Amino acid sequence: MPQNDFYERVYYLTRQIPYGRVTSYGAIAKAIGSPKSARVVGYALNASAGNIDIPAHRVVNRNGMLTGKAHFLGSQAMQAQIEAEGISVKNNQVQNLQKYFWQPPVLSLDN
DNA sequence: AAGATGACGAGGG
DNA sequence: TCCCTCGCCATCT
Repeated sequence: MPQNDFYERVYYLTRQIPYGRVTSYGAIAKAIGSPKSARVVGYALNASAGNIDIPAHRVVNRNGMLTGKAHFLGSQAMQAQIEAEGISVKNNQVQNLQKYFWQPPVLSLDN
């Protein structure tokens, strides 16, 4: 099991994203105490691909682009899921991002 | 053990 | 505004 504390934190926060909202890799990285590890957040989510308990489709990059869509089972799965939650996606990008953006809570160090 | 990778993000030209 | 480069850091090879 490669999951260490870092992965668990990423998964925990990702599960907290409300239905119909999205957040970014960087926001999650910052919330878990490693603001420079946005790339690793993506890496962790990649390792969670196929896990229906983790709404990874609600995590996009800072511009609202669906950079992770290629890692889902279907080539349009990510966009379909987001649109199904009431968010419009145009040209691989979430529209009106700031309206749907969800700011994750900062995790205590001993969580 | 050492170098390469990447679902990012910020800055420079 | 678009494009490229660089820094980042847990993992992977």
